[in-house]
Amino acid sequence: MLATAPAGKRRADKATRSGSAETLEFLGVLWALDQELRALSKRMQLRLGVTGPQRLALRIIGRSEPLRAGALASAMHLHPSTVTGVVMRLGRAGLVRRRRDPGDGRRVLLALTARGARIDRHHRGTVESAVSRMLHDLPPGQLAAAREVLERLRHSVARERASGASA
Amino acid sequence: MLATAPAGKRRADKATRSGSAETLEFLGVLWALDQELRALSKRMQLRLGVTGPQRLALRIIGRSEPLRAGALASAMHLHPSTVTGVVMRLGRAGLVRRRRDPGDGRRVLLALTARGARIDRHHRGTVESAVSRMLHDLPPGQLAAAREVLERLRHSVARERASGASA
DNA sequence: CCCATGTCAGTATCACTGAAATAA
DNA sequence: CTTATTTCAGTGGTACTGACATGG
Repeated sequence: MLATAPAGKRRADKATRSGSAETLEFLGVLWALDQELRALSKRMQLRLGVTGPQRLALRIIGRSEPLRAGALASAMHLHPSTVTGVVMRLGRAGLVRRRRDPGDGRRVLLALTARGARIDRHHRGTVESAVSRMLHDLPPGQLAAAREVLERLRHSVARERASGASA
Repeated sequence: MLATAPAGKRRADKATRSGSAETLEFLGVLWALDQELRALSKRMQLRLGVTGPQRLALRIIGRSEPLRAGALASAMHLHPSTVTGVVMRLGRAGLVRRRRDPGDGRRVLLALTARGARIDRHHRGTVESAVSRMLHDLPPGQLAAAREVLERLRHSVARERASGASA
């Protein structure tokens, strides 16, 4: 596009880089997705008793039980203190059991209770279910592309964040 | 799919529908993206004085000034009471001006102040900038596909939320 | 009186920073 | 004493529900 006269408008150069309508629309969709995720998360809390992040925590714990609190924080890309709160709520709900590591008293080991394991297996009405359905509705061969889009987006946002730190 | 021989495992049938490793990985990336968005939003607040949602509000208001509060809520897919809070913070920061609609006293019209307009134009270090960069780094022709992935995802999450309401 | 628009009060989760407790 | 791990206290933004005030 604009191959013949690429520099037709000087300001188009700048606009294309940061202010195009495409970008703005994409931005809108991105925040809308974010909003939908939160909304579904809230509904999950009403119907399942756990939010989206909470269920993700259950899922990760269930995968490699018992799991250290720090490992969970790292897997969820969260600050340890944030995980403390999430686990506290899950513990209060009787979904996660906490015990100190016998070998290293500083550490805390997390494991699912029976009820926690049940929710781990319960997919109806979850974000995971939505993702699963979306992946199945995707034209064949598009799965890798879909994932790459999300990864690129995440990487780009992460880069923007890091660049701000130094500059 | 899986017609020839890939269906080596029977349990793959159920797993594919709701518990496959692919889905779980995708879910992880999705929440990671969500987390990055929040993190960048927080950094924006430190460097620009506005969060991600707040800047999106500025952007939308700047697009069609003056804008009713309800229209902003609708454009951002938020509850009116949520917008009240966002606009209150923007107003307190001197970025948005509020006045009652002369023609209809129930309505509130929003407009940018000079400082608000400056932030509207300032893209460095924003989510928009990250999105813009990502779109530009995308292989040509992938833009539409990228957008469709996000739309599909949003639609699927929205559908899951709605289905929960009735069932 | 009824409906629309917006705000306010109350609630909850998420997520951070910084400080403290505990154990290696 | 130093380091690692986790928790606690405090802060702030997002976003809802439900109640309310105000205006058409």
